Amino acid sequence: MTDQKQKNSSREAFTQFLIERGLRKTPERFAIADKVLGMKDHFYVESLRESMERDGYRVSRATLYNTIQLLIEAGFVRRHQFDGQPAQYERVSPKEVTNHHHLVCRKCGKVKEVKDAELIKALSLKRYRTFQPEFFTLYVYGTCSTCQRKLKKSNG
Amino acid sequence: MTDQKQKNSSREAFTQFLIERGLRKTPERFAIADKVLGMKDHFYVESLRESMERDGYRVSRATLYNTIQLLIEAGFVRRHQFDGQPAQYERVSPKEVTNHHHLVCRKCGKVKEVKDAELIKALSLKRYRTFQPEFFTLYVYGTCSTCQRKLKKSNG
DNA sequence: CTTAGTGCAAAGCGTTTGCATGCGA
DNA sequence: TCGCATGCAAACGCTTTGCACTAAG
Repeated sequence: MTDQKQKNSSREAFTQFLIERGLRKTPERFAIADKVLGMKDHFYVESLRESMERDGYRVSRATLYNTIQLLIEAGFVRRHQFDGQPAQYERVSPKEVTNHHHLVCRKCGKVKEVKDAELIKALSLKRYRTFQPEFFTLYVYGTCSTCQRKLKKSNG
Repeated sequence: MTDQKQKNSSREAFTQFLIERGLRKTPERFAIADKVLGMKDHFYVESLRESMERDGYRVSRATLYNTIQLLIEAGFVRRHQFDGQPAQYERVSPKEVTNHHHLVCRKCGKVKEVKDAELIKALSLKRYRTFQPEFFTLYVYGTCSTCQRKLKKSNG
C-alpha cells in the first residue's frame, strides 16, 4: 500500500470511528488527523501545533489534546513519556503489531527506534490468564554512542 | 540474603556512591534511602513523603526529588510514568536484572507486575551495535479483568 | 571556614477545565 | 433548533528553582 493510499484508508477508518461513537465530524478533527497521519517521526503536542500553524491552520490546545486522545482510542496514535519530558506521540497503523522498540539514552534523553522482527513476534504471542493485551512498548535504557564518546573523553 | 542484610548492603553501596561522587552524607539522604530501600511496592513522591512523615521525619519536596534522582543514578530506583499519572518509582537491587514486566490497563490505569524469567532472560541478552544497554522496561497495554467484566455488563 | 545541601515558597510548564460562542446534525 | 465542539484563558498538579539558612567536611 502506498503512503497516500494508507492515509486515505486511515482517514476513512477515523470517520467510521467518529460515527460509531456518535461524535461530530468537525474540520478541526480532520485537519489534525490528516496532519498526524502524515507524521513520520514521533511528535509533541507543541510541534504538531506549530507544524499546523505553518500550514496556516490554527487549532487550540484544548482541541489538539482532545483529538489526539480520540486518535489514541481509535488506535492510530500511541503515547510515550520519558523521564521529565513532555509526552511524545507516535503514529501507528491500526491493528498493526508493534514493529519496533525504543532505545532511550539515560544521559541525553535521545530516543532511537530499532526493529527486531523475531523479538517482536515472540512478545506479541504472549498471553495472560485474565489480562487482555492490545499492544506493548519495550524501552531499553542505556547510553547512546554519542554520550559514550563524551564520557570516555572526560574520563581521560 | 535476608531483606535486612540486603538493605544494609544497599546502604553501604549508597554511601560508596556518595563518596565517589564527592557528595555529602546528610541525615536526610540516609533517611530517604532507608525508607525507599524498605519499600516493597511502587511508590509516589507524595506517598513516600507521607510515609516518612508518619514516622515523624519531615523532608522537603526539594530534597525528596533530589535524593530520588541520586538513587536512580546509583541504580537503586527506577522511574515509571503512565499516561497522565504522577511518576511512580520502583525500588530495585543494583546490578539486578529486571525480573518482571508490567501490565497496564488502558481503561482504569491499574498496573500489575508479572514475572516471566524466560522472556526476561532473552531480553537481557540483546546487544546493540553502538548503544550500551543497562536495563529495560516492558509495558503491555490492554484491559484488566475487572474492566473486561464491566465492559461485558454494559454491552449486554 | 567554605560551600553543598536543606526548607520554604514561588515559579514553571505541560495539560486540563470552565465558560461563552460557534457550528454540525 | 439543540447540544456537542471549539477557543481562550484561567486553573491544576507535579516538579523545579531561587534564596536565605544550616551544617557537613
